[in-house]
Amino acid sequence: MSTWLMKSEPSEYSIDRLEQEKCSSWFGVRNYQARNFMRDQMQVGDVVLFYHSSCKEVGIAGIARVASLAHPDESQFEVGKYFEPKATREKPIWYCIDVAFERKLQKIYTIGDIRATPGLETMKILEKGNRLSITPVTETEYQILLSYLDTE
DNA sequence: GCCAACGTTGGC
DNA sequence: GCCAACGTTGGC
Repeated sequence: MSTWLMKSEPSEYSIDRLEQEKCSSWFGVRNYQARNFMRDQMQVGDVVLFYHSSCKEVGIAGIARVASLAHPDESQFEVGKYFEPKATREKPIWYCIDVAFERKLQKIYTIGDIRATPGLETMKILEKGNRLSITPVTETEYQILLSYLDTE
């Protein structure tokens, strides 16, 4: 089982919204590397660290689980923000997975907290210039993070 | 297939 | 709102 960090702007989609909806498709990813993670590697039951970006308190806001294998992202067929003119039903370009709410952190584990946590310096999210919206988290990083969350 | 120009991301 | 860093586009 793997762990992933998935970024979302809370003004677009927040952990609170996922808590309400319980489960949601992670549609709208328009980056090939992130798509490939979803399409080729993500498995049902994988842990998702739900990260809030571009907001007042940037950081890990909660924990979710991958709830489906990749399936075509419906928003690529619909006129609007995520429309992809080159995609067809027969040959979709973009894929997404579903994500199920697990829990909200009592307190956001901020990017500053992550930076200051021994052993988490290696997290992709901290790499300079990293803009990938989905990044793999190692088992070690996940365990270290968990140990800090539980002592909050 | 190179690479400059452009648009976007995202922390600060 | 700034701006560095990155991905994508498109002319050649």
